[in-house]
Amino acid sequence: MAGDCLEVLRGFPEQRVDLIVTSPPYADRRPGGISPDEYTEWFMARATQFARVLHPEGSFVLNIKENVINGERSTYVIELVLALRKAGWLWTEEYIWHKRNSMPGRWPNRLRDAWEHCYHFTLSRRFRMYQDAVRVPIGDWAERRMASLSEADMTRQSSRTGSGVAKRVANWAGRTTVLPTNVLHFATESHNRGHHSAFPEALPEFFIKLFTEPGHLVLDPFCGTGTTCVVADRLGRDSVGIDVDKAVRLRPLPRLR
Amino acid sequence: MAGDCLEVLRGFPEQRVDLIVTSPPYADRRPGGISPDEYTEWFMARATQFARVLHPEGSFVLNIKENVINGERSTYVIELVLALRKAGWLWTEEYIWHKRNSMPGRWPNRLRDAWEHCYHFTLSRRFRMYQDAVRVPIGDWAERRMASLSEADMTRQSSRTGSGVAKRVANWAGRTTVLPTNVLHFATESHNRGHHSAFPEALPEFFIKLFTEPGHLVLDPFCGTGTTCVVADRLGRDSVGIDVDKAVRLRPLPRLR
DNA sequence: AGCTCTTATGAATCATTGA
DNA sequence: GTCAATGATTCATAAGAGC
Repeated sequence: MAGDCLEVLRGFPEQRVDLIVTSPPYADRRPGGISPDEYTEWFMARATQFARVLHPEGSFVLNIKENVINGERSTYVIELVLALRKAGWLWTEEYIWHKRNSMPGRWPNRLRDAWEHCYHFTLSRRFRMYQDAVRVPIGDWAERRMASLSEADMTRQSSRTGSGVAKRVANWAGRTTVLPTNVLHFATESHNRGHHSAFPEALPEFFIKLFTEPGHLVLDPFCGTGTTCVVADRLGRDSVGIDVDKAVRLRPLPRLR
Repeated sequence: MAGDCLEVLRGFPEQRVDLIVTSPPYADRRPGGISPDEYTEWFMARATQFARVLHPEGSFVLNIKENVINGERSTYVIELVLALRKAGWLWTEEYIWHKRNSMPGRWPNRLRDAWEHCYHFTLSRRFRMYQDAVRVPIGDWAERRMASLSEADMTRQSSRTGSGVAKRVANWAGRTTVLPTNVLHFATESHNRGHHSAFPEALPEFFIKLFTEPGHLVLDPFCGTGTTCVVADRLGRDSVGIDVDKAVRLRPLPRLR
């Protein structure tokens, strides 16, 4: 749906959404952007609506990263976490998205930035979670793990503990799947032309599988080009995407009120 | 040196330390521990001494992770970041330590925890950093790419002058290493007896290489079994370790005052 | 299909230049 | 003086082309 989610969500019924997963706009001093100073206030107004439309056992996943302002990591992200908690959200967990292919570059005071936050907030301590849905086949996991760290990484930084890998392979014998950790290794997707998606499909896919079942309703209040909705649809979930520029809804939404 | 670093550091001269790298005790409600509520106050008293003994162009690396209290990630860590910044420390960067082999286990409301913060604070925007000391082997993609530099590679940066081409070729010819990112993949070391493994040697090693030169002085104010000092010694740096239980200094400290 | 090789580009950051 | 725009730096991935 097109518009500011602050307004659009007012027309939504309570407790109807099972999962909110989104990557909001970053703070930005430029005209048209939200300044770091007013970011928390801006976000919390919308978070009030998020809390209203979210099911009591639902989850809210916030993908964000503090950018550098005047040589420092800005603090509006952690200030937002404190504000959300003060407003009653439970800061249940923090997942790390490790971006395997991060932007290159060299600066005198920092290395390449290769990760982003994925904060997990809930409204109650008893929330829905389907861990078995994100199990990874052992072979696949091992391969992906190897690939994600790349042979280089393995040799790079584990000369001392090189035996670790082989030892673990031995431990895997007999098992077929394992649960992943709270560190997610996904490459950013670069669609060679046209619209860039904020995050790769694998990211919303992981959280949709982890926190919803087929038929549940997924909301992305800052959906951009609609990656979250595309993934939700593919996984058999209903979805609503809201963006000031664009509207995304792939399936007719059943009995929204 | 044995004792509380708050007391011990009072006897230290100003600006003598080139790098502080440490993993402080976590907040803990149990008797003898620092409670989450008073953690920031407890830490900041010591951070005042850190700022006093640290060289103006030195670095302070804080390895920490918020533990779960009553089902939520506790907030004392990010409150500490805000407090440090308020006290004048610059929050320059945040590195993520990805623990390749995290503790097994399964909980109903979260996946296995496999990462920790490594906050990087400085006293000035111009600080010492030796990036070339932490270079890692290049990924295998490079060989193919080296075979023939793409046209875009050569023209992308300076379509106008054309001089960029030669510069670029020179930069890449024969390159075998690249700079790492701010995500560090180290396995935890399990010293099979007694002591809980603080951090693996690779972790302080990375930051000691990145922020100091041989002969510099490294301080770990919560040194535990002294991993930081052992690594510093191996890398040719002087070091001082302080712990309430134990004293660690491997080399005689030259002209400490 | 499967493989190799080529090419574009991604929520980046800093220093410098220009308004 | 501040603030905006431009240039320089650099790595990993997937799409696409070619065989």
